[in-house]
Amino acid sequence: MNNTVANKTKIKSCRDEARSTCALANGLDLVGDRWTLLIIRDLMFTNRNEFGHFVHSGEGISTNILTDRLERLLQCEIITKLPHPTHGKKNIYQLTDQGLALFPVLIELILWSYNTIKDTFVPESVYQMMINDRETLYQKIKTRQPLFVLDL
Amino acid sequence: MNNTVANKTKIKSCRDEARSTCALANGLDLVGDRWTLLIIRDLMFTNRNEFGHFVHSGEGISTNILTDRLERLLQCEIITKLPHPTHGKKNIYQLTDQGLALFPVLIELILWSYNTIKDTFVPESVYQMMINDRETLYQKIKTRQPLFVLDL
DNA sequence: ATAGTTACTTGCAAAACACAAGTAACTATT
DNA sequence: AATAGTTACTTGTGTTTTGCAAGTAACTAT
Repeated sequence: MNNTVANKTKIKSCRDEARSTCALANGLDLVGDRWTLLIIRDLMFTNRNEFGHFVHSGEGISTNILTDRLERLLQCEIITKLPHPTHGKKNIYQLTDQGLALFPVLIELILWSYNTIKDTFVPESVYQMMINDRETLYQKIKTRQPLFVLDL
Repeated sequence: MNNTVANKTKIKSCRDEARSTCALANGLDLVGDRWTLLIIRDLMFTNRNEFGHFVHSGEGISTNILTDRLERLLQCEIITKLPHPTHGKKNIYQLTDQGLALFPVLIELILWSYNTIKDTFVPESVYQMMINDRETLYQKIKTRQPLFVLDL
């Protein structure tokens, strides 16, 4: 048995039925689509944390898809949703520890994509830290300091 | 400019039009779906390398989807396709260097999934190497030694 | 009181997917 | 040489997901 990590603290697979017990297959059921990791990218690397921020982040996600993905991520406890301190209609989304743990996945996928696909870019400041000082980058992200403060 | 890696050696984004120049978004357009990385998992960790192997690998991919994904991966030069040495109808699929470079992405996603999602598993032998000796694991994979020889 | 913002929901067309069945080329069996 | 089986697909059909545009209720700013 390799099941050395306590199962209690883990989430359920969030699909009605998992297609297999393969860790990868289950992971892909959660984050294996074209939008989910982009939302997590915004939460991890930038100060975007509201519904409208994601809509206007430039990738062009439509609002019904965004609603669906946020709902799924909430159910799986990859993100949390808190009421905005001053604006009554808004909510603030944040990565949970399980969401923050996606850091290495994002880093590796970003690097692979950048190294492999033509005409793709990574913000210079993030790229330098990914290459030269990934540990510091991870610490910043774990303490929820956005690397990239955008005027939203 | 962070574009320090020669663009010449890179693949085109393989979509009719990329939605953005974000490396992550482009990467997700290639491998951000529920099947592609499972095919690559088989190619990387097991001796499955024929069409029929993927069909019967247990996840239940249907043949039209498999055909489509293999075609996409071929176009993007993540895999190659060679005629089978003895069986005239079969082909052998193999990861290219760009496909092999997905190793860290797969490892991190497998670990995240296993640590995060209940009742998921990773073959013991692979798990031990992922944790204790990832470098040796990577060398084995780069030299295309399957870790996991299955009776197919 | 009014206009604008925000986070959604709804409706509809298009695309992707799942499933079953079919097919042409090849291989193995007799 | 004939037949049966295998293999890698393709095709057809129904269902699900997605994309896009428009709408809406609650809230905020003027």
